[in-house]
Amino acid sequence: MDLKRIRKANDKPLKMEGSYVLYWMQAYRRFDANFAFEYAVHLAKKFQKELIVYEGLRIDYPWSSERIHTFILDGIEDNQERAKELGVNYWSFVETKHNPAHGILKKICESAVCVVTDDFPCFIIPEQTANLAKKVNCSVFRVDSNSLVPIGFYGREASAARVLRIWMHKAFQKDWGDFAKEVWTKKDLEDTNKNSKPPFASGSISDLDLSKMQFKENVPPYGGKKGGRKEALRLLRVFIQDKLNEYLTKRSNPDDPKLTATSGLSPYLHFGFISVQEIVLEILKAHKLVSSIPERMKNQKPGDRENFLTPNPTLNHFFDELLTWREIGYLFFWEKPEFRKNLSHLPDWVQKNFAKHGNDKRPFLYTREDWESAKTHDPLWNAAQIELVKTGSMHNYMRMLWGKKVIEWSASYEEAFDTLEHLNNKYAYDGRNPNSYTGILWCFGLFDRPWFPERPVLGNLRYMSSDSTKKKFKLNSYLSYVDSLQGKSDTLFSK
DNA sequence: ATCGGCTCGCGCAA
DNA sequence: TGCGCGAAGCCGAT
Repeated sequence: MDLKRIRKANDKPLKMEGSYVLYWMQAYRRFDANFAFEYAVHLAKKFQKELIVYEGLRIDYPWSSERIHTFILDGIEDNQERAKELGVNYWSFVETKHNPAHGILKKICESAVCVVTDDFPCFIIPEQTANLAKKVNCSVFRVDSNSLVPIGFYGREASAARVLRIWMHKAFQKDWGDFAKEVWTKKDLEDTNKNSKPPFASGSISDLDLSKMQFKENVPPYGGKKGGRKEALRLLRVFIQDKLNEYLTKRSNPDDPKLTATSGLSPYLHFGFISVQEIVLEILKAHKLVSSIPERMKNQKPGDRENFLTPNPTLNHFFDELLTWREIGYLFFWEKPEFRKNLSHLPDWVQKNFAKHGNDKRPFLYTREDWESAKTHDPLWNAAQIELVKTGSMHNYMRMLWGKKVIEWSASYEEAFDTLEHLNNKYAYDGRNPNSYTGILWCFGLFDRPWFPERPVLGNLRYMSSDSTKKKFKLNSYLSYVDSLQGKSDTLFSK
């Protein structure tokens, strides 16, 4: 493992009288292909201590809902099963009204030699890790399982995708193959489990009554959506077999949602049910290309997106999305997770536009309630919003249009950002992720460039309109798909 | 259907 | 110092 993957979260010593090494599974909710788990195993063996894996789920995280909760719980069930197979001493804790989470993690840490956790630059994770690192009196390590290249390798922010693409290609030329252990076996983990009992009680997941939980938001799960690692691996197989070959042509077209050739893996990556490494390697295996990479990379011009990694442009295009475009968000927030909170870190040319156009008259003005209940004048915007609310996903082309219009039709840029953050984090399965934020910020010009002509509100930021979208795509099947979602009886829009 | 021009700032070659 | 070029667009000309 590249040591750049490990960052200390405090300067406290190892507590050698402790009885176990603790892996606090916060972001990457899996055992296989997980550098943090791997590092924790390594330390446990090195110190001849027990290994404990703790995965907790509280009720009070921001935008908490039954939708997000069930998705994570599916993952915990898969992890319980996998831990049993591997003989890992895995403690999962699901908070309920009568069994509060407060103080449990700290208590677990009291007997730890050290804590290993996931290094994830978004949502509550940086803050939670820093708080724990302050409170406990042992070392806390953060380990980066975010992507193939350690994010810390880059050392500075990339101003544009084309910059990061070159750096990443160079990294692969130098160091292809820094992979986390793909599949653990029981034998690998021998002697790491002394069956210590957790200092808390946690009931069985099947006994939970989610309808009685006090979530922050009232958002039901989407029927067609299952969480967890098994489902992630199944979707990957389906994608490789049935969709990947058409990725180039059928990705951005919202014509027929059933035929859209996207992987749908984004939420599974977000919760760590599957890793980027596994996706890349499984695709390469399916195309018998695994061993060709190091030799091929030697002859690549760094930054050549078309010819990157494989001789197949469709695969290369998908890899560019999965690697360059995913990683640029993780890098953007890496040292400064707080950059996600507002618009003040956008480039100068954007700031100039906003200074000039901030007081422009908005052609329409909507309130948070209008947005949320899809009550604008624009049927296409409403459809995109309904898709998000009902299914927890939004077509990737519609997502851009959706964001651009909220900017144009809100009283201020800041209000637009807050609306988009709220809607995305509340409803989307893949919200609360670095890429969700860069996706929103792209609508505000991040990683984009100016586009003429200058218009009200947006200035010379890239402009998008529903009329153009209708000309570009046949949207009948998209609109009827969204219609069919609305037909299903539930109470989301009737308050 | 396809094309060029619209604008800015970066990396890199010179 | 200058050149080339870039996630997804738009518009008007051909």
